[in-house]
Amino acid sequence: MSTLQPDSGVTLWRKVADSIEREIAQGGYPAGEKLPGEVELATVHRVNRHTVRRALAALAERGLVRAERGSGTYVEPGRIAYPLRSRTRFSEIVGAGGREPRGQLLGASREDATRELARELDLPVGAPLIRIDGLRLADSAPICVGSTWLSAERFPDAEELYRRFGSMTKVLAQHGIRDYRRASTRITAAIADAGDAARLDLGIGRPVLIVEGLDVDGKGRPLLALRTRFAAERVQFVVETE
Amino acid sequence: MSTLQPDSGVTLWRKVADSIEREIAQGGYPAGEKLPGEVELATVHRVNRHTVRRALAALAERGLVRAERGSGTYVEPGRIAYPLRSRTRFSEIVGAGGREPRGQLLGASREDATRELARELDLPVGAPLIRIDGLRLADSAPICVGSTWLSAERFPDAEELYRRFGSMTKVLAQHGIRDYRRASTRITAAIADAGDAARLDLGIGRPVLIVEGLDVDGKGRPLLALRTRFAAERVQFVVETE
DNA sequence: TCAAGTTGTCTGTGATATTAGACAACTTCA
DNA sequence: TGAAGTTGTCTAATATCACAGACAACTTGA
Repeated sequence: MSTLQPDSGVTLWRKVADSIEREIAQGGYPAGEKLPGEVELATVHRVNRHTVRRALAALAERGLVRAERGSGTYVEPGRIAYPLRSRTRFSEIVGAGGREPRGQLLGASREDATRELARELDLPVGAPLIRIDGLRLADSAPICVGSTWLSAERFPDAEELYRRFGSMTKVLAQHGIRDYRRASTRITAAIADAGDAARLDLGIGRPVLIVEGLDVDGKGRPLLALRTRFAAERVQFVVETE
Repeated sequence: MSTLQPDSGVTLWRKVADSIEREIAQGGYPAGEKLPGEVELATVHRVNRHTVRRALAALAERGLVRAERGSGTYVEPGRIAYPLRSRTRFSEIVGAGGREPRGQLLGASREDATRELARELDLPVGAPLIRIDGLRLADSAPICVGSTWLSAERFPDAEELYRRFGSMTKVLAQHGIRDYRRASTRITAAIADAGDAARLDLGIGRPVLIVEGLDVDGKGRPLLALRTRFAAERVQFVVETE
């Protein structure tokens, strides 16, 4: 008889990875927490340190943990579930996850409408626009960086208002626009370039989600055009199909 | 960068085994059906024949399939879920699974009560007993073989009645006992000996489940003592704890 | 009886998994 | 600044996985 112990058919490192993932999921190591060192994990799981490293590499690949040389391996916060509905605001989404939403103005400038922006905003090509660049964070983790364009003629004080209130919703409210919604959202992905990497605190080569959105008022007239780049490892878009 | 393709950590043969098991579970191959040959399975799964063999060996180890040299590999019928309650009858259990329950009388004899049987049946040591040996099948698959002892003084015509009706329930009914139940069930396991192997159509060395049971009447008085050996690969006891 | 088709077993080869040890590179903290 | 602790990288040896080919042993059906 062959009598071979019927191996589970799962490699050892995978078992270790699953075990660690289970511990994280059960709250054994909260987000941001440092995992035990590789040597300790190896002894605990009765396995070679290299096998632990393979397991951690797999978890890191999926964004569950992050290794910091010389310091330790840390549990990453779970990805923010980012529902793509017509009326969800960044602050609501992040707040719903029990995290503190923050915004940071990176800069503002005046630009003339390119053909594409003009088409989106239903303005003539070359129309004056205000461009506002901002960074958004959940607690201290950068989530996305992006630009918003709006008509300089209709909202001449947009930059000043945004600096004052730190919220595009309030900028529009100052102009009597109480309701606006997302009309269209297009999503693609790319690899973080040096700029993304710096502002989103990402490694170069990590994926970013690119969102092109258009917000409109209650009557469907275009208000804002957006180009936003999300750190893919910190966010997960949820599309609700009906 | 290491850039190692993040392997799933599951061996190829295990993936193939899971795939075949899924097909069986989804009814692609009904019980008793012959699977495609190893060569065909290998080409279908784009894998070496030896890898398929490893997968089939794992499934055979779990009793899902059975390989017959020179002929093919066949899907084993799923194990009968055999609930251990106080009032379940073999025929009901098998019938509930959509299979045809059958019984076969192997023999009957008179014995004197051993100390153990006497204690169970609440009779004096050496009291005359009738022993009935029977084989039970689901469709044509032997499920269990066992002996039943009952008092020869109380049920002198038990053998004749059992031959006539083929059912212990009806033997008791002829004596006015309309209700009886299982008072205790003890379970252990052993390896099939030559006798088991022959009568249960098992390979020698395969496991058998050994059940020692005592049936009592409505007032708790012992009626039957049973020793039954089940083909473990065809049955699965279900104990309902409350 | 024979041929075709099947599973069982053997040998061999290359890739991967796992272990082991050593050292480099880096962070943290006293 | 230095020591301790951490992750990153390298070499090496062994075991298992997966592939490949050949043949034996057996069943089935003409």
